[in-house]
Amino acid sequence: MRIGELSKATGIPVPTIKYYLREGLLAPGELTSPNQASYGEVHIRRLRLIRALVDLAQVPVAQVKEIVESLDADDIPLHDQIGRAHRALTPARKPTASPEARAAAAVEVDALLTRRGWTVEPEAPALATLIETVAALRTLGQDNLVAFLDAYAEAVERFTQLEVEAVAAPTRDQLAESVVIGTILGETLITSMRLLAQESTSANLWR
Amino acid sequence: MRIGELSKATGIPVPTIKYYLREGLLAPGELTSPNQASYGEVHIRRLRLIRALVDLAQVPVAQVKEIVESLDADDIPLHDQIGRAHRALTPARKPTASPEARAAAAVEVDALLTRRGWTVEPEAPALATLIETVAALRTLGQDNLVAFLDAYAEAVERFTQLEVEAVAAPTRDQLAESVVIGTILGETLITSMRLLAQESTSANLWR
DNA sequence: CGTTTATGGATACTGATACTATCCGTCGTA
DNA sequence: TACGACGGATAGTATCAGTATCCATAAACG
Repeated sequence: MRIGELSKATGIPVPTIKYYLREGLLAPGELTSPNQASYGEVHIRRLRLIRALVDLAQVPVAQVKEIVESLDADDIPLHDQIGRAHRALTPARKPTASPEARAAAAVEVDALLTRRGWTVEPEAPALATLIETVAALRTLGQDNLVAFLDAYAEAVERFTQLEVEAVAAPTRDQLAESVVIGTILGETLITSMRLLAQESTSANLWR
Repeated sequence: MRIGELSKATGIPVPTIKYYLREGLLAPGELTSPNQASYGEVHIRRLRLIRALVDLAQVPVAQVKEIVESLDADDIPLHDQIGRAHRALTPARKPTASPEARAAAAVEVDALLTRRGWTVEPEAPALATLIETVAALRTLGQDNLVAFLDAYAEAVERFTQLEVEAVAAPTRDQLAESVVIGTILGETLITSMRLLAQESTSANLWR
């Protein structure tokens, strides 16, 4: 398959495919001559993944690169592969909260993790985001929401349990891909469902 | 309070505040003379909200504008206010799936909504995203995840229920603000918690 | 009372991101 | 053997989220 056919097969313009190649999101095709390469099913598959992440899940291209790199690094433990993908998914956010608010939130979050028995490394980027969010909620006067942290955590555990049950991939490669897709598209799924459920509830309560 | 003090009170640089004023995210201060304005508590509060949405929840500035506009439009029903905010939160996504895949997913999602008894308008942007996501999951070969749609929906209902319980605001204005903050920061909360729960689970299973 | 600093308002510039477009020399096919 | 497609490189574009600069005026300080 040449690049034109790859483009037709995926609906992605040739210049965009070239861009993904340049950025290292897509492995180069096998060169059959100095200026002729051939692409296969793998490339179609990968492009579909890229598009889902970029268009649907709005993951920045640089992050998609890290994610596919972690997928291709099948020589490291699965847990580390997932860790790499997780790191790519949590953007570095400018600190919003005051140091005091953050410190208080950190204590609170720490207690939550202990209660739930979640063992995470202290440098996990998602941890910083959670702390920052709790601090922001308090600063914005939404203490009532913070009071439900444990209930939130319980519902979140349900998702994670579902996703573990859902991954039933035959090979190690496919397992990793399954987990990563589940993590990312699962979030889009949850977000859109949540909006719909809210709309329905809001219609019942306030209209 | 003048703009310099506002800047000091919030930690936001003066040029950035001016930018938010230009973009209409922040109401202008009361003019005491042709080139002197005074700002109050409302402005501090609003800036904190803007920063939480922009920095923490990564909502684009244009969308934040629509959200604060919907908050200020307290002359329309609460349900419509929330609808406006919801619309601002669902970015227009380029269609990813093939027409056939989308049509199949649409049927599936429709059945789900009926089963759950969710009543949403057919033009809800989140609906399109959900359909697109289901189609993408199928195209990417993640049918096993799609099989858990109902379980996902159930867990999502749990969140919505929590959030309804959590909003206990005295006034109509504060109710709207509470719902909007809950919707947006609640998502950041869920996302970061989910990542942490996954990391913990992944450590237990695969390390 | 004069000088320095801050302010509101307008306009211009910047850096990052995600593509698009163009060019060039080569290659495969008709 | 002509002609469009290709690989590879470089340059250009649009959008976004601020920053920076300028101006005339107002406030604060000595």
